[in-house]
Amino acid sequence: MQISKIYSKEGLIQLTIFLSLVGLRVDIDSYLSGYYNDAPLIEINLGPSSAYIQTPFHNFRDTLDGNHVHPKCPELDYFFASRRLLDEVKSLGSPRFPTHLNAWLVHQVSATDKGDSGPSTSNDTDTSSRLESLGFEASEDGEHLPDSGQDLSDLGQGPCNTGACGFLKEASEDDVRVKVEEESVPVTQLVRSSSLEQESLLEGIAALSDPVHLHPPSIDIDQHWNNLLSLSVTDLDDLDSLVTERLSDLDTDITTAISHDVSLRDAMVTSVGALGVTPESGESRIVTQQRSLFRMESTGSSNPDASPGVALGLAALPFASVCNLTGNMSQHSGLGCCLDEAVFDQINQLGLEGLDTIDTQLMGCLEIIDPQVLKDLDSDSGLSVESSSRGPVSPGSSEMSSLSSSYSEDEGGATGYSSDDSVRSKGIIDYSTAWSPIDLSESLWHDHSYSSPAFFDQPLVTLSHKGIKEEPVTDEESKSNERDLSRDELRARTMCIPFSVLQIVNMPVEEFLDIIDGHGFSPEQVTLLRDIRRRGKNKLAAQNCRKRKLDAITGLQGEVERLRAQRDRLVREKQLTAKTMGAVGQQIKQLSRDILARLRDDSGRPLDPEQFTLQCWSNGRVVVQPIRRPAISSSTGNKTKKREKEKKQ
DNA sequence: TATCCGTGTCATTTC
DNA sequence: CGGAAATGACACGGA
Repeated sequence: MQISKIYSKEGLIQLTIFLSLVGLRVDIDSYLSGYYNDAPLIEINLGPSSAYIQTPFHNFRDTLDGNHVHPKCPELDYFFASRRLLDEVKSLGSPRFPTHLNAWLVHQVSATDKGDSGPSTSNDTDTSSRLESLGFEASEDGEHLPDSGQDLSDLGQGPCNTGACGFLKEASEDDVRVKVEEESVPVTQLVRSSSLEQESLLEGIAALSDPVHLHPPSIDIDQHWNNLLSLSVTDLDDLDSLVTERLSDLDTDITTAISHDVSLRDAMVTSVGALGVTPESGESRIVTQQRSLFRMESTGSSNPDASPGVALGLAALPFASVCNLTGNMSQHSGLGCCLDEAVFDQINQLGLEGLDTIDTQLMGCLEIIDPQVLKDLDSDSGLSVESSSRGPVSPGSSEMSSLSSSYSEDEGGATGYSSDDSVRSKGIIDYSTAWSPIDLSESLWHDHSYSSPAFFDQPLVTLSHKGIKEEPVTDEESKSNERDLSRDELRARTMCIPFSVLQIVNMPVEEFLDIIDGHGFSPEQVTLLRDIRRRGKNKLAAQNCRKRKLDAITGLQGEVERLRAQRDRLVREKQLTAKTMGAVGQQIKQLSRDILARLRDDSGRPLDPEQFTLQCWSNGRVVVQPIRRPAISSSTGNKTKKREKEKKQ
């Protein structure tokens, strides 16, 4: 019988553990007080403009971090259901018992799950003191889970399953402390657990219940980073499977992966542009990416044949490769977070440093180009050049399509053209190695966002994603990649301009003028440079303009709604005020009647309410005054009164 | 196939 | 005066 009671308690404990896991994951106060007070998701309603695409996600995170959890969140249903079950559990036993469990088990999740091997045999004689501190420590542990392994170990040493029993015994022995904890601990736990729970909303219940997920992500990150660095080139074929395998180990980094995915999405670059992928070089492409990632220096130094443009692109090529790799990683696992900093360090260091490294030899290629080719590509060479053409898919750019599709990569990872007679016959020689920085710029170019960090975007994501797959790139993919190139980028390539579009657009005007004047560009090239810069700036200006327009529309819509609500409120207040005034007037009239009825005139008769009224003065005096009738009636009335008085006298 | 929406580009004005 | 920014208008592609 005693044993059955113990098992019953154990079962209740386990059930309560589960309920505490589920039931306290939502801060009900935030639902009741936070949601209806304001609209935290306002930016989500701003429309599908690309300028806002990122904001809903972060807004969502913000709302999770704050008190604005959407009331339709399924966690809420779990909460109410679990609360009902919890009440049933409470009704089964001591009224104190489940409350205590509910209090500390909320943050005992980690320790419980970590000790998943079964009930611990340790007798924690200091569970009460641990309990008092656990409410705070555990919540902090929950917040520091990603980077603190020590805290986890501390948690593991805390009250465990049997510790709960021990605590129950001790709780029954100490009623005073029990009552204090009953009243205070659950509330504080609930509040303090909100942040952890809201994080858990993203991580999922599985992440909480799986002991594997309790490993601090930092450890996993280091481990994965080391594993990645230890990869040899021959192992790179297994990279995809490795990533897939690691994905299962990194489920706890779902949120991290998501956030990095968003951030990295901005930094994605095209593999075609940066690496010169040929349709039939799927496997070597991966090798090149890895090499460019881990052998940045050798990439540049081991290619004596590379044109000076390679030196120009040294800062860009590794970045592009890193972006490619991390972009793919971030879509599969949390590994992207390891590379995130490196990616943006590259971005920050990129700048325009390549501009200083231009070799005059690079300019030599400009003179070799057949002017007819340039004429075909940009017959106007003015502002309205090819405004009616379809860019890469237009007939005029067919040569560029074949040119782009002829990209290949050499041994050292440098990009270059494969032999393409149709191109070379036009006078375009192997200058493509000079396009590494331009590839980067191109990869940075197709973005429709409004801030410079978001320059890294768009087709490059899909291209890099395709790049990591081992399937060979088909012609259609190659063509689609070519279509992803901007027309200006293609023009710049054709004109052999050793600057990226991004560089051309973003460099200071003084530097731009210096480049135009001091690098021996032909007039056509100068015109193209100016056009590229003008179009690029105008594109950004148009994006900003549209964003402002949407902001204005949204703001006006909000203002309309606000004013409409204010008008409705004022109308209701007016009606209520009128109704109140009527009621008060009736009360005053009735009160005046009562008072006048109790007053007596000189003859001892009650005052007629029809003839007298009460006047309240500012000094607080209340005076009975006769009602002033219209002049005639009042005068006649007074006369009759006087006559009556005179008669009486 | 028509329509809507997002985007790029050009022309123009303003700063 | 030239560059940049802002904006209306138009064309184009995708859903």
